[in-house]
Amino acid sequence: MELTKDKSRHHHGNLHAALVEAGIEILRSSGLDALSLRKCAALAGVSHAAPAHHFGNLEGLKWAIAEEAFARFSEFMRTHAAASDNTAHGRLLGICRGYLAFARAEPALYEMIFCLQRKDPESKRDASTSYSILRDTCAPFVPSGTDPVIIETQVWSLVHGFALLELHGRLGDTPPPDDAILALLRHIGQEPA
Amino acid sequence: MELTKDKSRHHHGNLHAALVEAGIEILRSSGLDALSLRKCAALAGVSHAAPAHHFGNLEGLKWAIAEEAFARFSEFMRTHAAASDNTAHGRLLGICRGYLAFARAEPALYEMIFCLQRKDPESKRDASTSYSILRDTCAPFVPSGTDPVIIETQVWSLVHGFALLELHGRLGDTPPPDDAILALLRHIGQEPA
DNA sequence: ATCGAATCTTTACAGTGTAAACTTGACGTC
DNA sequence: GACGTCAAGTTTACACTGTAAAGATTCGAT
Repeated sequence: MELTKDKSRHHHGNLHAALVEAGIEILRSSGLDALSLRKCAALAGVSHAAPAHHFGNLEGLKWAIAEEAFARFSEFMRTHAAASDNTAHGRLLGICRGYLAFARAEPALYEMIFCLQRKDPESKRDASTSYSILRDTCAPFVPSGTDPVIIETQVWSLVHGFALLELHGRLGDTPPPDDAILALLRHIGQEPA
Repeated sequence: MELTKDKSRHHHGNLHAALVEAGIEILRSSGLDALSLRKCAALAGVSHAAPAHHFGNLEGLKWAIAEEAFARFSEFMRTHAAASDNTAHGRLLGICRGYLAFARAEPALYEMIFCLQRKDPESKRDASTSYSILRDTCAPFVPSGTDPVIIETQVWSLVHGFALLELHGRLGDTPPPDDAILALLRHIGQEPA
C-alpha cells in the first residue's frame, strides 16, 4: 500500500514528489473520480492533512500532477512524430497520433490535465512545451497573413474533440479510425477551392 | 429557496420534473461541481434522500437532466441553422454556430451532458435527435463510398474540441473567432488536392 | 374499505475537503 | 552545546457529500 514513507521519521523528505506519484498511481488504477487528497496521503504514508500543506487544496495537487503528466504527454507526441514521415504533413500526423495515443494509454491523466479549469488566463498557452510542439509543427501550414493561432487551434480542436468523444463513449463501440478523422487536416491552411 | 413543494402533502406529485428543474437551476447559478443530490432535494423542498428513489444515484440524476438539456441543445442548433444561408454549407456552419452558442450560453449544462460517461455503448449515437441533426446536415458532404460517420465525426470533433478548449480556458483570453476555426470545414468531404 | 405498492422521510454511516491548533525535527546563531 | 525559529506533518474538528436501510405516508386498484 504505502510507497515511500519511513514511519519513524517525522519529516518525509520528498513528500511533494511522493504525493504526485501516488496521485498518478491512483489515477491509473481507479480513474479520475477516485483521486482524493486523503487517498494520496494514505498511499504516500502520511497523514490525511499533509497534502494541503504542500498544494493548498485538491486543485493544487491536480496541477502538480498535471505538470508531470504534461511532460509525459509531450514525450508521446515527440516519439510519434519521430516515427512518422519526415515531412511537414508527416510530422503533423505524427503529433496527432501521439496525442490520441496518450489519451488512450493514460485516459485518466489525459482527462485530468485538460479538464482542469485554468484560473489565470495569463499563464498563456505558449508557456507549455506541449503547445510549442504544436506550434512548431503547424508553422509550415500557416499562410502568410493569417494568425498562426488559427491553424494551431484548428488542429488542436479536431484532435482534442475526437479524443474526448471517444473517451466518453460518444462514438459507440467502433469509432472511426484515427487516420480517417485526421484526413481533414490534408486541407489545413488551404484557401477554399 | 424552494421551488414547488407543498409541505403539507407527503407525495410531491411531480418530483421527477422538479428535481431536474432544480438541477438545471443549480448548474446555471453555481456550476457543475456544485450539483449534488442533496442540494437538488433541498431546492425542490423534499428530503435529501428522495432523489435516490427516482434516479438511483447522482449519475442517474445527471442523465435525467441531460435529457432535458439535449432538447434545448438541439433547439439551439436548429435555430442557428435556420438563421444561416439555406445552402448545404450554410446549414453546416449554422449548426456549428448553434453548438458553440449553446456551450457558451449554458456552459455547465454543456459540460455535463458531454462529460457524462456512457456506460451502455448500445444506446447508440443515432438515438438522439441532436445526432440526427448532425447527420442530416452532414449528408450532402459525404462522398459516395465513404462512411457517413467519418464526416460526422470530423465535424463533431472539431466543434466539440474547440468548445471545450475555450470553456476550460485553454485558448487564453482572446480565442480565435468561431468562423476562423470553422473555415476548416470548407474542405469537408473533399479529396486531397 | 382494504391491502399492496409506490413515494417520501428518518436515521445512520463512511468518505471527502479543509481549517485550526499542536508537535516534531532540522538548521543556523549565539 | 543550548537556544530560537520555522518549515513539515499530525491531530482534531466540522460541514458536506452519496448512499443504504427501515419506517411512515399516501395513492390506487380491487
